[in-house]
Amino acid sequence: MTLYKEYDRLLVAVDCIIFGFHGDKLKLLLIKRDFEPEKGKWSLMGGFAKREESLDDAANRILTSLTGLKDVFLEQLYCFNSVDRDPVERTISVTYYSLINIEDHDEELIKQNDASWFDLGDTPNLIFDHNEMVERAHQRLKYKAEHYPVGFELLPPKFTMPELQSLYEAIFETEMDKRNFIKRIGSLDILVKLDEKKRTSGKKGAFLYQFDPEKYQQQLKTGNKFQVKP
Amino acid sequence: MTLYKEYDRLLVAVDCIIFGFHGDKLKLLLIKRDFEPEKGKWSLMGGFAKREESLDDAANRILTSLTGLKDVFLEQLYCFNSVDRDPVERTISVTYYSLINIEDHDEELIKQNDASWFDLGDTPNLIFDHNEMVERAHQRLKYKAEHYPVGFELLPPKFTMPELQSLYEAIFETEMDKRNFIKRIGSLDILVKLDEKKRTSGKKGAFLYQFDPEKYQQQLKTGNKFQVKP
DNA sequence: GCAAAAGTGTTGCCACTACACCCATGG
DNA sequence: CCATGGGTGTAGTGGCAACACTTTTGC
Repeated sequence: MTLYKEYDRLLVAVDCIIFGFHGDKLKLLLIKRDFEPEKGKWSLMGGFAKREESLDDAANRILTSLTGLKDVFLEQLYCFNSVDRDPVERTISVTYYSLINIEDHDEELIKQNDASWFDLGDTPNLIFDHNEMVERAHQRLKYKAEHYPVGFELLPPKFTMPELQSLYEAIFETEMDKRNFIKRIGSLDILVKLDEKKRTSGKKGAFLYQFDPEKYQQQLKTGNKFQVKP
Repeated sequence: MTLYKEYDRLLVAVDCIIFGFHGDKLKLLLIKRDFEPEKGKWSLMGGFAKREESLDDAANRILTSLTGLKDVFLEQLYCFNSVDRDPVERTISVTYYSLINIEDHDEELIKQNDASWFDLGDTPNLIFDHNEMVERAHQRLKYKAEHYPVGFELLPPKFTMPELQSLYEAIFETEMDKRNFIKRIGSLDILVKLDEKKRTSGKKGAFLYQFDPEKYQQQLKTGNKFQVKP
C-alpha cells in the first residue's frame, strides 16, 4: 500500500528571523555559518525539518538552541521556494520570525554558535535568499505591531513610555509626537502604570508600565480593536 | 560530496483555495477527490510539488489544470505542517489562494475534475485540515481586500458600483451605505467611469466602471494608500 | 545652575457616519 | 402606473495631528 509513491520528497529547511530591541534600535540575531556551503558567511539561524516533528516544533527547537528561550513569540512567515535557492540540493525554506526580550537570551549559546546581534538596517550581506527573508519579516512585523499588541514581546516586562515609543518608532521607521503617542496608548487601556520609576543614568526618572493581557482580552470582548498607527 | 545527506526529505503538497464571486456571494471551487485516502470526499484542489519546479509554479500548474486560467491572482498563504495532517505519510502543505473572475473558468475542466462552486459559508466538510485552510484564506482575503485593490480580480473587467459594493460586503461580511461607499471608492481615484450602462434584467441601468492600474500606480507614487474600510 | 529627559492640554481640521428622497425603466 | 433598483448631498461628530512649556534630577 504505497500511496503517493511516485512523488518527489524535498528537503525542508526552517529558518528563523529573530528580532530584539536595544537602545532605540531593532536588532537581528545572525550566525556565522559553520558548514558548507557558504561556511563562514553570515546567515539566519536555521536547520532542517525532521520527519517526526512539526515545522512549528522545529522552529522552536532551532530558536531554543540559539537563545535558550522557550515559549516566546514565534510565528510562521513564508515559504521560500525557488528551485535554485540552495545550490546544493532543492530545498524549500519555511521561515519563522520571533520577537524576544533581548535581555533574556543566553550569552553562552550565542558565543558557541558564533552568533551576534546587528542593527536592522546595518546588517551584513546574508547567504542565499536570507536578505529577502529579513525584509519580508520586517514588513510583517510592521503590520503585526500595528494591529496586535506584540511590541511588548520585544521589551522587558516593565518598561517606560519613552521606551515603548522608541520601539514603535524603530519598527515603523518614523518619528512620533510623544503627547499623541501617550494618548493613543492610554486610550487602548491595556497597560498598568506602576508606582516605580526607572532612572536611566538619567535626570528625571520615567514611570514604569506593564502590559496587562487580561485588560487586552477585555478590550477584545468589548469590540475595541488594538491599533497603533505608524 | 553529499552535503545535507543525513536529513529527511518530505512530501510537499500544494493546495489551492480558489475564490470566485457571483450573485452577491463569495464562492469557493472544490473538487471531489478521486484518489485514496478520502476518495470521494470534498477537498481543495491540490497536487504534489516536483523537485524541478518552484512551489509558485506548482500552484499555477494546479490552478490551470482545474480552471484553464493563467496569469491570475495567486498568492502563497501558509504552510500547514502538523505531523499527522495526512494519514498516509508525513506531508506538509503549502497553500495558495487565488482570486478569479468566475465567468472565465473552463466548464469542461470543472466537469472532468468533478469540481463545483460552493457559497463560502455553505461549504461541505472538507478532508484533512482543508476547512482550516479555507478559514485562513478568508481572513487573508479580508485583509488583502482592505489594503490592496485585489477585489477587481473577482469581477469582470467592467462592473457596476452596486456589484463592487456587494463584493466588498460579501468579503467583509457586513453591509455598507451605498452613498458612503461610492464616496470612498471615488476618492481613491483609481476607477474609470464608462459611458455604457448595464441593465441587469433590471429597471434603471447602472453605469459601468473599470479599474485603472495606471491610476493606481499614480496614487501610490503620490503616497496615497488604498484602503476600503469594512 | 544648567543640561537632559519626562511629563502634560488645547485647538483645528478632516474624514467618516448617518440619513431620505428622486429618477429611470420594464412590466 | 407602479415596483424595482440606481443615483445623489449634507450636517454633525469624533479622532487625529500639530504644537510649547514646566518639572525633576544628576552633574
